[in-house]
Amino acid sequence: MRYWLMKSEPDEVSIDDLEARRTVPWFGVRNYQARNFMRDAMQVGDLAFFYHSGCPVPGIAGLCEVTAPAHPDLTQFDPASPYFDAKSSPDDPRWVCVDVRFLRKTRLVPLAELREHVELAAMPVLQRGNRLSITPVGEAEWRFVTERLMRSGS
DNA sequence: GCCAACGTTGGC
DNA sequence: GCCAACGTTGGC
Repeated sequence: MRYWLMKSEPDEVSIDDLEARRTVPWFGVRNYQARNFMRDAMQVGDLAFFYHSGCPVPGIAGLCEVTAPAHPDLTQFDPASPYFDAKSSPDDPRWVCVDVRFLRKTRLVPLAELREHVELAAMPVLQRGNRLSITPVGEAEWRFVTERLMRSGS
């Protein structure tokens, strides 16, 4: 069982959207490293921080769980989708996604707050220049955030 | 809107 | 294989 941090722009899929839909395919990843995490390392039952990016206060907004292993991301075949990839074919899909299930909302734990804790300093999401939309989280980091930072949260 | 950082593309 | 140009991400 592993832990992850998964970025989503709330304008596209927010934690409230995930709560309403219960389970969503993690479509739209177009970075090989992030894809490889989903394809090669993620397993059903893994837990993830649902992170809001590209918004006024970026940070962790909730928790979710991987419920389906990597499968082709159908948006790559849809010419109307912003994630369309003309170089990918159904015979040999380039992009995959896992499914994630809503677990719970938490209080928003801002990126700036995560940076305040030396216990979290090694998290990839905090590293300079990090842009990966999916990054691993260590068990100690997971426990620190869920047990120390979210305890009084909603 | 700016810009640092990084990934991808494509000419050579 | 190199690397310049370009595009994207995403915090601020």
